[in-house]
Amino acid sequence: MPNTQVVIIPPDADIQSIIEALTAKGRECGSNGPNKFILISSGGSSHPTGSAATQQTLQSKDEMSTATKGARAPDCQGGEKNLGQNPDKTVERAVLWPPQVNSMGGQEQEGNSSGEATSSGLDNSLTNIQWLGKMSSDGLGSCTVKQEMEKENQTPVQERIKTEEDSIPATATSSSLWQDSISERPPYSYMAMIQFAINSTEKKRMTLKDIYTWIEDHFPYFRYVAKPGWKNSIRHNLSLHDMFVRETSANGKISFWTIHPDANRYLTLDQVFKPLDAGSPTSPEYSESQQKRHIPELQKNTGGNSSNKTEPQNARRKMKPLLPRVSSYLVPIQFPVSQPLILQSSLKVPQPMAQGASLSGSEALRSSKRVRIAPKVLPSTEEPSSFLPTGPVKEKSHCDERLPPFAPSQSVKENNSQPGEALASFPAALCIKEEKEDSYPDKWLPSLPPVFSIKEEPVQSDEETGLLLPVPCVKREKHFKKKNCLTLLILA
Amino acid sequence: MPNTQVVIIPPDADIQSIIEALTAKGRECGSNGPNKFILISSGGSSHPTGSAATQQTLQSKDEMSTATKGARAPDCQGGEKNLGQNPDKTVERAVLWPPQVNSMGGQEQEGNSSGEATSSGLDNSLTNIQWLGKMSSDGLGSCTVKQEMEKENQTPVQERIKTEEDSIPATATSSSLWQDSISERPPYSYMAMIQFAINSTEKKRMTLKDIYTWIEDHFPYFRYVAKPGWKNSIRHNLSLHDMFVRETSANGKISFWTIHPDANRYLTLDQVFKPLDAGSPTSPEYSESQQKRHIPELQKNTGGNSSNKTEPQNARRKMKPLLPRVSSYLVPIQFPVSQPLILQSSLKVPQPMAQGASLSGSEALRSSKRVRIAPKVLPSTEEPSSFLPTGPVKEKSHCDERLPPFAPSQSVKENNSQPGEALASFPAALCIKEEKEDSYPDKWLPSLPPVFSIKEEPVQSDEETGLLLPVPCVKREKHFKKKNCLTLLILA
DNA sequence: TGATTGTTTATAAACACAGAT
DNA sequence: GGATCTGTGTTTATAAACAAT
Ligand SMILES: [Mg+2]
Ligand SMILES: [Mg+2]
Repeated sequence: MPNTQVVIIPPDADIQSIIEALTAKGRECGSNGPNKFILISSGGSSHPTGSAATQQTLQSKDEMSTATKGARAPDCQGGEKNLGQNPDKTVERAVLWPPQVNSMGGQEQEGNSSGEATSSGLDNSLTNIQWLGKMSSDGLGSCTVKQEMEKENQTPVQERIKTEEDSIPATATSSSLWQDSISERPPYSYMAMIQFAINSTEKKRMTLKDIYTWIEDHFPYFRYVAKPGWKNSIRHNLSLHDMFVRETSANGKISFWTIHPDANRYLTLDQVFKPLDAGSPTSPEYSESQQKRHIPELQKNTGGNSSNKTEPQNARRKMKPLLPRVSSYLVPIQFPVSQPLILQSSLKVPQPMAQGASLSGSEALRSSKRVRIAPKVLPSTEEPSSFLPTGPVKEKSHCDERLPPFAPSQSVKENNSQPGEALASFPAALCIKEEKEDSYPDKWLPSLPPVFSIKEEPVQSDEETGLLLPVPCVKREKHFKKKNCLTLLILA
Repeated sequence: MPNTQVVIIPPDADIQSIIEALTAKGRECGSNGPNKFILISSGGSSHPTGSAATQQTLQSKDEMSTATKGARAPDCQGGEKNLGQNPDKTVERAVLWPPQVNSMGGQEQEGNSSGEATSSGLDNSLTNIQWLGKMSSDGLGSCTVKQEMEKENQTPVQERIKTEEDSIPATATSSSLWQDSISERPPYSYMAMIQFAINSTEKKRMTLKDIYTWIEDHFPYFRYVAKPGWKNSIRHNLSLHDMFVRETSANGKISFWTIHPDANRYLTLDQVFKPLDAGSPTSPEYSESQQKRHIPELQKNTGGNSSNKTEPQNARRKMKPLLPRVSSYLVPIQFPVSQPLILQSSLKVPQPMAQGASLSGSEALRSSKRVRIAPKVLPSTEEPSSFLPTGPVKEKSHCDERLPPFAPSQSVKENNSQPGEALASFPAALCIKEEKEDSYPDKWLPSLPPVFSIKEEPVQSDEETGLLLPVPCVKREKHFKKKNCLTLLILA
């Protein structure tokens, strides 16, 4: 179906605004844009109805066969006990209208291929794309949605309509908001999203296919606009990072990806949202220190510096500038599962809080359609340890290296912007430490809280007759590379 | 100087063959090729003479300033004590004519920026580009040499003459041999080359700049034809791999890159050469099992498979197919420094031993000008451990995890080609083990032999008043990710 | 045989940071 | 002394080549 676009809307969406948005989009995209729209009302009962079915009409045969075969096929409750303590099973999987914020309370229940139960605790309450509210509104371009699937890494030079960074600097009309949910790439790294996915399940493990599906469900950008290579990147991240450990069911038939307990902060998508009641001065706007990140093209042409003959200006860059590094909303806070409910996770999401808020207009337009690189270590910091008074300290600091077992710790990328900004938004921010490669705590946060303990081997696995083995044989002595980042310790 | 190419020749090169080669090249490249040649005679005294000076004329101003400032500037013996036990200081730094094999015996003495002494032991005797003899002769394309320097990662879309993989399948004339030394990318990964570089020094440490220089000296491909981004890749590898540890001199002024002792196999360039006297049946040709690696383009168009609509055939790939994985010449054998001279390192190099020897002609042409990806783990296998009878074993194997401290061990990429091939070439190959993530020996090969011990702190450092600190504070308990590879243990 | 999954290498890029200019 | 540039270091993203299943 060429020129067709699927728009998923929440049931309570204002129909008038939808019409207006579609009209505006029509003007914006011109004759090249889609002229047929499939409107899907999200919400409702479990997932394989409506939206899922219609989504498949948009997927290529390639992708469809995959989906039908595995993850997205039938209701997939097969053998699932659903150990979740919350009986309320209001499922809301579909993409919400961007400005909307679902009112929480519902648990998510993915129809995953392996029949694994998703965690129904409080670390899993943020189901949908609320992160969009914090995205910049510079999402011009990117008119339509993925329409053909290439062979994964097959150089999708096709007529992927995603307008490239060629003829973009148009007028950033306000109409682009409605489609941000699919056109806007989420500000999280693959590593972060994988953690979100895995930690959304009860047993903190997930098959590759389910990771794909979870990410597509929560970040429709990947389902609709990203190039198929994003799955390659997922696999690459799983293999590359030590924190992701593959375990195999006893019969060796299913591979689950887990997060090494020493590295797992139990990051979940909703944790990246700061509660508004924290009374922090850090809400929407960003300081100039974060805007100083310069667009490389501008920077290069500034001084007539030497040795840059013939300025290859045709360079088609693909990367967007990084998001502001330490902006607190990018910092998922880990609340140890052992002390839940410290703050109701992600109730009121700070509304617009556009990422490029204080960027100059030209800059915002400039960086429009490159692939954003998610901020550095931010969510996963595989080995935070020890800590240190305040501010970015340069050399190693004489600090004890053993943390109180489950003190909520948070890693923040170090930069020279007000450390107080990030700190102020949390109950009791204690120390920041630049964790270079010093402080080699052999086992950081030695073991995991019994709650949600990952390797509860005695607990008979529901669908697979339990008894998982880490693909090799996890000796549980893994050491994780320390990253250059600040660790923000919240002790209260 | 457009249309100019530097050709470095050994002093004993046959002038007649040079003329013929240049003439043949002229025919091969046509009017697009270089029409001016700078012939540089290599060899001779220490390095900043002749070749180095002329090399600079080829470098851009940008690069020149750098070079002049640091590494390649004056003789740079500043403060160097030259602790090498071998008084013979015959320096041979320049590139040799490809088929030539220097007759060993000379030690290399880099004019490195930090004034570090290069190792003059036997693990450093292979100075130049003897690896070329084992490269495939499919190096068509790549007519000329780097002529302008971009800003490192500045998308060198310039008129870098390196003929791309567009109009290549010409006749693989035999004339390309003469320039292989610079046009042919070495078959080693960046990780391997970095190890070669670092291990070529006496103290097993090297500054970044010296690593650049060492690689350029020994693999002129990087000096002359590689895109400037190769230095980015070097830095990327240094950071990425845990085995590379940065240490800082006491005053904090100089950063040295070292190899973590638990991971260092003391690989050197000459070790990748198998002595011919080992009486192995593995010499030049490869079994068909290694040729089965298919060219992707061919593979894609074979079966009229489904779901591949609109075949984006314009895909400009940049990667060459991998080299044969376990071909023994790619497997640098580590000979523990404590038992040197087990075999005279790299005397007679197996001459042609073209990598693509048994490839069909069309295939060899096809894969001509993409960037070759070096075989997987091969040289560095950051944590080999335990072992196992023979052949590729699937699941974990009950094997003891502690190795005899300095038994020469070698990691080989596991594949299903005759394990005996690689084994036969070594004195007593004992066991092969697929080292998945099992067998987590806390400290594999616990400490290092006193000989060439890296952290001889009491030994007053020559130029820097010694006392190095690993940039953070190395606790020496690093664990290295085990790769999926076979460990070949040579116990004899 | 073909697709999926997993591992590893290569390359580009964004950015932090320190020292030099 | 401050702004700027450059080299170095770290991290993320993407493509690719394979291997194994
Ligand atoms: Mg992993
Ligand atoms: Mg490193």
